[in-house]
This record gives sequence, structure tokens and C-alpha cells, in this order.
Amino acid sequence: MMSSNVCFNNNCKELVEKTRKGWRRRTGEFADLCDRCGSAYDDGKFCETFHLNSSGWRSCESCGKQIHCGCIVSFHTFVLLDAGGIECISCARKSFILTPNPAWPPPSLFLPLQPERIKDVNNWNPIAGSGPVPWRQAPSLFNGSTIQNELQHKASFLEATGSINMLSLGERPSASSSENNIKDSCEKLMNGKLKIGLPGTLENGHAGLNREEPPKSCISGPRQLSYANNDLSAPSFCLTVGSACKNEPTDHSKVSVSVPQQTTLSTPLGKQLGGHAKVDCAGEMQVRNSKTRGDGRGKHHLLPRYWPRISDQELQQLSGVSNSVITPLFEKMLSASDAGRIGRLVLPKKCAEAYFPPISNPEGLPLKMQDLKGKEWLFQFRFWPNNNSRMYVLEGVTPCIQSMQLQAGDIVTFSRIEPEGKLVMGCRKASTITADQGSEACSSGNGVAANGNVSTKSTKFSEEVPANSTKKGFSSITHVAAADSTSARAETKVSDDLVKESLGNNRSICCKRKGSTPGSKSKRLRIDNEDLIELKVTVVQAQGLMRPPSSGASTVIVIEGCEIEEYEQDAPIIGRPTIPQIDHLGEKIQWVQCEDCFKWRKVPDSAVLPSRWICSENSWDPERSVCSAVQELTADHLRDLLPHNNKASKKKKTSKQEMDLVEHLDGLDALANLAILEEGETLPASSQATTKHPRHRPGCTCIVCIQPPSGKGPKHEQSCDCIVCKSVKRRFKTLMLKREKKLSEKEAEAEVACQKLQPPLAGQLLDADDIQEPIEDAGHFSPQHRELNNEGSVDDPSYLNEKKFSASPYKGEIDLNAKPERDDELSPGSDSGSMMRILQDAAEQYVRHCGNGSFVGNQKNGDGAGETNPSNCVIVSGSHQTDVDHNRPLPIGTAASLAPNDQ
DNA sequence: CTCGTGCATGGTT
DNA sequence: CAACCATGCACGA
Repeated sequence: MMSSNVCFNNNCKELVEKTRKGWRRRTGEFADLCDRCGSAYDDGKFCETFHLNSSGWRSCESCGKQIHCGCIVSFHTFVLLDAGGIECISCARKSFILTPNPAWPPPSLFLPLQPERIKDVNNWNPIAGSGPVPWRQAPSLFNGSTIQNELQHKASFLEATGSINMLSLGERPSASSSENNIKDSCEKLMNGKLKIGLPGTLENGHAGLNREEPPKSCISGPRQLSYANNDLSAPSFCLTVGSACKNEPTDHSKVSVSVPQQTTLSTPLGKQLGGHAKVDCAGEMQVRNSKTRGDGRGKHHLLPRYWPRISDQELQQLSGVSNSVITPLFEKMLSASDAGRIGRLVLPKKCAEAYFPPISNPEGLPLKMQDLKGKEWLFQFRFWPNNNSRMYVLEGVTPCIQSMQLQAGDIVTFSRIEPEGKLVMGCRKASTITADQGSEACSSGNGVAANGNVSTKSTKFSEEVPANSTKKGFSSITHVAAADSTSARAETKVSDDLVKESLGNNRSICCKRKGSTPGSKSKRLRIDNEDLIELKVTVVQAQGLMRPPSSGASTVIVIEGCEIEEYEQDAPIIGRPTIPQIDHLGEKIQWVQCEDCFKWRKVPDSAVLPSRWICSENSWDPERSVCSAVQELTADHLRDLLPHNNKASKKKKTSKQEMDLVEHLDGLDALANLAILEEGETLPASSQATTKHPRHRPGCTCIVCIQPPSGKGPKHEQSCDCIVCKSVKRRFKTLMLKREKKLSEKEAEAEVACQKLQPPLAGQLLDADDIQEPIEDAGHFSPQHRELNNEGSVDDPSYLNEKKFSASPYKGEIDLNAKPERDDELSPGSDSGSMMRILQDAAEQYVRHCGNGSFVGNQKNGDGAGETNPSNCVIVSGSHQTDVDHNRPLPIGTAASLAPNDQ
């Protein structure tokens, strides 16, 4: 531009009328050359012609050919070797090292050779699989404009720092150009806390570690130079830990990070995945090659949680292994599945695609990986088709994970050893994350080598999870993440925080992970049995203090088997804990302890007491409205009633309570039994039940898992007002509400289905899958139906069992495989409908007893009833089927509406 | 009956 | 809303 009429070649400056296009400048424009220069450029002899006396000439490591590595013109003609040195593009092709110089702009952008280059890259893909891992993505595929900006940023940056490896190499401003979004990436990196060293990178102008190092060190690892490129989303960066750097001090400073590299989806990857168009964060289009573009995965930024946060110590360790440049690729917190016995480690898709060899066959290919000890492991890197996408997994990792003593929640890191291109797997124990600000944790973690350390830490871990871990070794640490609904989010949040944090300490991440669930995304709360129990107890206790507000309605949600009452309208009243009992007259009462004198007073069951209650408030028994009054309860009696602090006692107490209340099994009974989870006695059972239900883990106390076998467990009388029963009632209300809602929504459809299916249904007892069930169910709630049921089954405990569980091998036992949350997925063989049926029947019966339909109406919404599936709710119970006559006639809509009203 | 495999599901992001 | 991915789970060995 500036010299449209002057040859861009400084050594020429010839005035020309018509210029020829030369290399692409950082501005995006092409250098205008005179004929002579243009020809030289086209012939690939520009540097030989004009830069012979310039610095930057190097020899191809393979053929010895002299290549000018010092200017943009020849940028595309060589490749930086992982081990150092360069190789001319021809040799590089032969050796399949086609990865473009990462640090440099894609040659394609600068030279006419682009096509070739691109071709190479493309070709590389197939090869990549078997060859070196293509982890260094080809230079960015950005278009000129972007590049230019990038370049400029970079250039300036680099120049400022003056220490970046690239610079050291030479003079290639262009190098900077290749990095796109550096800024962006830097930010990310920084955020991601690549404190390690982010070479200071671009953002702050510090070359980070590199700065301190002699330029040559930088040079030692060509790889280092490579940073940049594509989407910076991936915070990978090259650390020069090798010879040059390795001897340096251990802290971050010592590790030289060449540059954060983004891995992105290099061509190969992109291609293979087919995916998304790639526009990197900067919005730059990758122009590199059609394939890449085609695939384009536009958002390829690796999620922050996968950003490698390797400490220098870790790096050192790694470097120690190979004595070379280490490029952290990514890391991943082991999920329960990953650490499980299955031996499959799910790889983040983008990471897999970006750093592992491209694979087109689901079979994948064997991938060698080395641990910090230098031990080699062979995994199968493969993928499964999944939702039009792929799920990448590393199979056969169990031995390795075990050797590293990793468990769910721990982090495995993947790095690459530059010279060899070997993949290295390191690790960090979750338990160390917190404490170790230092790198010890990491080191130990990384260190597989540091088994000792690891074990120590892991020990702690295992202490927490004795049982599980013992057997499974790396079982899914159910305990780890305890109830963290937070953990999952915590993670996310942490990430953000981390991002904000400066790079100081990688460990920060540790904090985040600590106690987090395995799997940053863990959606399911995992909790150890004991913890679960504790938590549950705590919750139960807390709930025991709650009394419904005047508005009454509460929504019960179940979390990990623990029912949590939600009061949406009015805050619940926190009442004083009491001990319910049925007195000799058969009346329900509750015992409450005076806060002043500690004597126990009897109050009506309906009494809602304030958290602080004293004898003077005993308006029900004037005689005992003073502390001086004698306690009615005898010591023995009290002993029996008193809840104990320990779980066992609690169970005892509760069960006793329950037993005291037992009368006969009726509808409420069924409901109550379903909700028995709150009773300690069921806790033990939960484990057992869990074993039958894959979806529930040991310790799961959800209503499904805790359901005791028929005939077992405490029974509740219809009028029982114990906490359990109340919960059940509330749940039932919610259930009804949801059901009603659901029914309404499907009314039309249901009706049609109903008519179609009715005939067959009559003969079927239980078919959870049957579409008609909803209808039936609806009918179930018709007044008549209820009547009928009432007589037929209310008083007959066996009714529920025999009819409702007819499909189950265990009477009264709920199929743990049931998926209450799923409407249409109940499998024919599944007993999933059982619980619903039980609930329904019980509810029905209960309703009859209660004789009021208000509760349904009270439920503001059914969403709160977490565990029950609306649709499932609709499922007709076997009993109903017998009453088909009554039910069937009712249109769903009617039925639905009737249900609530009826009650 | 257990285990491994491959795919499906659905919660999260 | 779609992609991701942790986990479920059917099926075969």
C-alpha cells in the first residue's frame, strides 16, 4: 500500500508500474514486488537472493538445506522440529511432520505455496493417527485481516517482551501473526490460571519464564515457539522444560513457557470431527483448508475445566521423564465412571480431537502414554457415535489409574513430550488440591512417581470412603462430593474465579476441586453412605423442626433419597422438636421438652410449638404449665421415647415410634412405607436396595431404594401424623397435583389412547408402559372407583402387594430400576410403575380417609415433587384394573379433575 | 451371574 | 437449544 509503486523489497525498492504479489503482510495485504523480486519469490529464491547476508539461516536437520528462518518470506518453507532445529518442508513431509510451525502464521497466508501446504496438512490427518500426535495444530487458519491484527498485537507484544522464544528465533514478526486471539487466549490462560508461566505472554507483555531465560534456551525447543495458533481457546502452552530450562530454578520462572498454545482443532481434528465450523474466538475464520473449515468447529475453545494447570513442579517432573519440552495439553477431573472399574476414561471431545490422533474408526487406535515414572501404558483411544457426534474414550486406563492411585475427583493431566511427541499422563490428587498451594500436590499427583505421596493423600481420601474404595479401588467416589449440588456449580464458578485469578498458583484450582464431585459436571450428588446418612439425619432433624406455615402447602423434593420440603409461599415455622406418640387412649399426642426445666410435657398432636417452648406455654395442661409440676413421663418411658444422638438410636427411636403407631396397613401405610426413608431403619436397607438398582448408589435413600420389601418396615395408621406420614402426605399432594397437570395436558391424546386400549387393559393387570394407564389412573380417582377400592383393598394389606406388585418378584418391593422421572420409558418388564401404583393406591386410600380434597388444591405446583414422575403417577394400579368398570368410563380429563376434587 | 462392550439417555453447560 | 459428557443399561460372552 504504502508503496504501491515501489517494490516492497527493501533491498530493491525499484519503482514499478505494475507490481506482483508477494507474501502476505501482517496487514493482510500482499507485498508488492517488482518483477524481479516477484519472480524470485515465486521461485522460492527470494531469501537466497536478498537475504543471504542476513541472520536466520539454518540448516534442515534432515537434508542440510539452508533455510532462511529469519523472515516472513520463507516462513512456510520449514518446520520447527519438536526436538529443536528445523526441517525444510520437503523433509517434513517425508517424515510426516507436517504440523506447521505453530508460532507462525499459516504459510498459506503468506505464500503461493499455500495450496501445497494445505494439502500437506490435510494429508497429515490420516497419517496423524499413526504418527506423531498432531497436537500442535497447524497454524491458524485465519484470514488475513484477523491475522494482521493478531500479528500486530503479538508483534508488539513480543517485541516488548523481547524474550519470547519466537523472538529468539529470529526475526519473525510474522510469527506473531500466527497467533490469533492471543489476547483472548492469554486472558483465558491467565484466567485459567496458567499461572505457570504463561509466558507472560502476550497480555502483560512479560515473556514469563522465558524472559528470564536466555534466548537460546528458547530456541532449544522449537516447539516452544509454537504457540499459537488457532483458537486460543485451549490454553495449552509449551513449556520448555528441557535441557535448557530444566536446570533452572524450579519455580515458574524456571519453566519456560513458550506460548500458550491453542490447540484447537487443527485441521486434522476438525476434519475428522466434522463438525463445526470453526471460527475461533476471535471470530477469525480458519481458512486453512477446506477440510478444516468444513469441520469447523467454531467454538472450539476447550472448556476452562480442561485447561491444563500444571505447575512447574509437575512440569519438572514431566521434563524429568523425558528431558524435553513439555506441552501440557489438557487435564480432566476423573468422574466416577472414569475412575471406575470399567476402565474407560471419557475424554473431552475437543481435547481428544485436538490433541490425540484423529480417528475415523470407532475402533480407534492404540495410544501409548507414559506416566511420570516413565512407565508406558497402552490405551485404546476410540470413540462412540453419540448424538450425531462422538464420545471419545480412553480404554484400558484402569491399571494406570490404579497405579497412580487415582480416584474420582482426582485430576489426570495430559501433556506431550515434545521431542518424541509422546503423551504423558500425570495426575493430581483431589485431596491435595486444597492444601497444596505448592506444587507438591501436583508433583505427587503427577507423579505417579510419587506414589508415596499419592498414597498418602489418597489415603486420606480413602479414609473418607472406605468401603467403596476398598472394593472397587477407584470406585466412584460417591462420597466425595457429597451433597454438592454445589460442587458441580462450584466448579463452574470456580473456573470463572480462576480465570479471574491471576496465574499465580495453579493450585487454586485445587481448591475448587476439593470436595468437588468427580467430574466437574457431576450432576448427581454423590455422597458416601455415612455422609449421606449424616446429611439425611441432619435434614430430617431440620425438617422435624419445621411446621407448615399457615398457607400449609409445601413441596417435597427428594434429593438423593432425602426429602426436602420446600415452602414456597410462606416460610415454614420452625418449631420445637417433639416426640409423637399415641397415648393409651389411642390419641395422638406429642411430647415436648421444656427449655427451662427440661421436663417433658404432653401436648396435642396438632400443637405447633415454637422453637423455644417452656412449661408456661402449656395451655393444654394447666396442671403442668409450670416447671415445678411433676413430669408425667416416667424415666423408662422417656428413655423409650427419647431420640438418641447416634444414628442407631435414632433408628431405634424412629422405628419404635413407628411401631407404636402401627395398626394396620392401609393406604396411608403404603405411602408411609414408601417414605420410610426418614426412618433410620430404612437406611441400612437402602444399601441393599441400591444394589438392585443400578441407578442408585449405595447409600441412596431415595424413595425407590429404601422401599422395604412387602410386609417389612414400620407401619403407619391412616391417621398417623408422624413426620414420615406428613411427608408422605405432602408428597402425595404434590404427586396428585403433578398428575393432574399431566393428565390435563394429555387429555386429548389420552382419551384417544384410552379408547383404543381399553379392551386390552381390562385383562392386563400391570403394564406400566401402557399408554392407557394414565387414563386408568385417572379413572382410579373417580369417586366410585375409590369407593370400590376402599372396600376391596383398604383394609387388606395384601391387596397392595398382590395386585400392585404383581409384576414384581418381590411383593411390595419397588423395582429399583424404575425411572420415576421418565414418563414413557417405563419398560414393560419394569416395575417402575409399582411405586406409582403404590402411591396412587395409597393416596387414594389416604384420600378417602382424609376425606378432603383440599390438599391437592393447595399444591401450587407439582414440580416440587421431584421424585415422582407425573406421568408415572398416572399409571394405573393393578387394583384398578380389576375395577376397570369403574375407571374406564372416565375420560382422562374428567378423571383428572375428579381426582383432586374427589378427595 | 459377572463382566465387558457399545450405545442411549438425560442432566449440564 | 444444542453440544457435551457422565452414567445407565441392554446385550453378548
